[in-house]
Amino acid sequence: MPELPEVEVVRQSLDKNIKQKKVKKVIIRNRNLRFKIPAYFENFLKDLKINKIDRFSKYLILNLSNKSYCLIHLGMSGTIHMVHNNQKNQLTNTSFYNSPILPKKHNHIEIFFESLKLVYNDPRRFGFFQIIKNHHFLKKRFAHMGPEPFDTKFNQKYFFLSFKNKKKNIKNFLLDQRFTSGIGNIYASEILFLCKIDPLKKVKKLKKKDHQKIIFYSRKVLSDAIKKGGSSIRDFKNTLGKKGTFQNHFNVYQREGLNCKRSKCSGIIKKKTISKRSTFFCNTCQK
DNA sequence: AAGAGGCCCTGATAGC
DNA sequence: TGCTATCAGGGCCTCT
Repeated sequence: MPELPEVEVVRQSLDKNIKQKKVKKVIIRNRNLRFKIPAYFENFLKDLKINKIDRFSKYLILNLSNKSYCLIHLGMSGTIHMVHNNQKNQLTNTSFYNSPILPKKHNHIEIFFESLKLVYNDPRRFGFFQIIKNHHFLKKRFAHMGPEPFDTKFNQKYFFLSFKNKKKNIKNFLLDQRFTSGIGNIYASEILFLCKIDPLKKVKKLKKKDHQKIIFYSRKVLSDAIKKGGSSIRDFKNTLGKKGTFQNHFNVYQREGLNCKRSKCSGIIKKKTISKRSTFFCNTCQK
């Protein structure tokens, strides 16, 4: 599900609701995620304060009061639900446990704060929670990842050097987190549509003008999506269970067979599988 | 060494 | 209705 914009929407919500709050209790319902949640996890988090919530790429980074970090990745189907409780004796109040907004299955982790709890749900279990000891290991954790599109390092010179003599197509490049991090399958298609670039185009054939368009529209698509609360394709919801609306603004994604939205283009949106991922593009204006 | 492909997992949907 | 096959937004590992 979640690419950079969806993770940012979750971050903003966490920032509003759990910043500067102390973890009162942690319950693990199911330790099996991409990485098994270690036995020490609950006790480690207990009584730590969440200083702030950062995000890098598709990762949430909880900054903890003992200088460590809790990394959260939502994988394909992870969601974080927030349940408020204004009653006293929150930790034992039953309404706290049986909220109607919570999914019935696949609730893996519950983190309790004074007046609310977070519930991590993940049917496909591709997501994970990971404790990172200190800043040094955090840097190391992300060392292999390329700059986000918003980063000033994501510039024309970087494109020129990265694309030199490379045989790969631009769609796969945008999805390669070592080149740039945060773009996923939906936004890769949307970005290339706005650039009028064929997703199968080999990167070494791209001109300077193309580089600049990709930089511009990567930033535009991601920031527009954040403003719209992300995209809800299947089941992405923010922490309040609300859906994003950027899916209503897709130009190509899941629009196979429909007319190109560009006013002067008479093209049809096509779907093609590129490296096992579905890719949508206009057969006329993307060259 | 770059690039393609497999795999982790469950659930929704399509086709018979 | 009920079976099976296919596909899904990510990322990491292996193989060539």
